[in-house]
Amino acid sequence: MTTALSTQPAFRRKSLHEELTDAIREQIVNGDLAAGIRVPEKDLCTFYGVSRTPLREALKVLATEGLLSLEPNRGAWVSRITTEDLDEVFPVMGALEALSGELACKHITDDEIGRIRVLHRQMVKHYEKRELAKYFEVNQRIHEAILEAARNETLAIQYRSLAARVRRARYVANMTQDRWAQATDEHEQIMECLETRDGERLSVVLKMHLEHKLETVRQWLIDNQSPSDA
Amino acid sequence: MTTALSTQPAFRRKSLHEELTDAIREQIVNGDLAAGIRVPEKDLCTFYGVSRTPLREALKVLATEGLLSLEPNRGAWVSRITTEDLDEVFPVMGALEALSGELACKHITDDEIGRIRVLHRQMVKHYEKRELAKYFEVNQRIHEAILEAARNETLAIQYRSLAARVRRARYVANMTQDRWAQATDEHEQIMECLETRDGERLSVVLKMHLEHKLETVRQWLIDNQSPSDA
DNA sequence: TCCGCCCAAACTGCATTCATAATTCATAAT
DNA sequence: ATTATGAATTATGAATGCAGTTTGGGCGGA
Repeated sequence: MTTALSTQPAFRRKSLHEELTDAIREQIVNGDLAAGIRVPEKDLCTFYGVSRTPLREALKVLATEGLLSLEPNRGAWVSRITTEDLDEVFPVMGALEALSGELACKHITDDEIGRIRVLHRQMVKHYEKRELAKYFEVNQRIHEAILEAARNETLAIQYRSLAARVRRARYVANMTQDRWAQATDEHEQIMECLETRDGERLSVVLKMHLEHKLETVRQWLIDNQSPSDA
Repeated sequence: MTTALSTQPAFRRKSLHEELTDAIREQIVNGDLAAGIRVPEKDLCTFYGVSRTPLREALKVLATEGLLSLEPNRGAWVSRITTEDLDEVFPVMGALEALSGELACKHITDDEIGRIRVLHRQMVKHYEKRELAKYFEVNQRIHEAILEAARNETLAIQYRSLAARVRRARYVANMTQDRWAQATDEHEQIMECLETRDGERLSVVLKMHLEHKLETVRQWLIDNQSPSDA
């Protein structure tokens, strides 16, 4: 068969439940839906203007991702983050991020390193200007770029799933000056490892980086968790 | 409130979609539903005697677990395992299992070590009698016991999810005598590490153990993948 | 005032129904 | 004979309806 059209990479439009999954996930991760609150199906239905069927499918998916908890006949809650959760999730993220560093050093191209270097410089500028939100955003893009360089989609999916669960806490955790300086320094080391393609060292640095981040977030959670919402 | 009964761990009966999820997952993992085949909703509905609504919810969950792939308006397929998949999944499992070894050595009790040792002896006997199926079963229970000893439910869930995806291949991959001997020897080392609580070494051994297993499964897949089902 | 009971309202679980897209098969044209 | 076209069939996407469970409030009794 020969036509005027070459083969397209098969663009498939998302189905409704998938769009809902993404939208609600977004709402949870960025805090629109606060941790711990009940999520009645009807409310979301009217909000999105859809029926319950695709919505319920989305809820099931988000529950397996750990962002919601479902109880039979009792509905859905936005999962609450406890310090116990953090203590569980961060080590796993550490293991995955260490692996991503190792693999990234094997596969990363000079071009990719260059782009990450650009991001890194941006991030340092945001640090110097104490622009926390922008710092976080670029920070996340750097980690995402390393994840992509690892060339392992399974790893990326697993990591992102865990990251989403703790992101709510990570965002808001405003760091002390010391901690911020330390984090920026660690990122300097991350850049060095990438440029020398020292995977072994990078995995160690990333693991430690996350351990420190855990401490920051952990402290924030202890300080800010109102005693009432247990 | 004080009654004669102490609080139970919240005895909730499963809802239909959850039971379906478990049942179909089982069907996929043990090969009842072969990799690559289409899974029409109607067929499963008549098989389980349920309507499409809860079934579809189950399919969505299994898709996020990676056991099914869904295409909008085109239905569900049992995910096919490729060598590329294995090359992605095994390193991630390796990282997770290494972590589980590390954590297990920190938290494991003497009692638990004793029980794993019993399992280990059973496994060695099955090896000596060349009882592959029984060997695999006990093998899996050992790894599961280590995972439990790690005291990290998030880690366990992630690991099991990945393990389920490749289990189909792992089961059938019959090992060479050499490979089998090597695996048994590695398990001997695993026992040593647990008994001495040498988490650092255990994580290395487990990672290597999985790397070797990848080679076995990989080879099997190459040999047995009919060229037609691409 | 406090506790338990009962009933109504609200919500979830599941089945059914309608709508729409994909597939199949027969037919026609080259 | 092969390919393309179009109608019929089948499967999936989404909305609606009904049954069963949970929740919350009012009422009566201790």
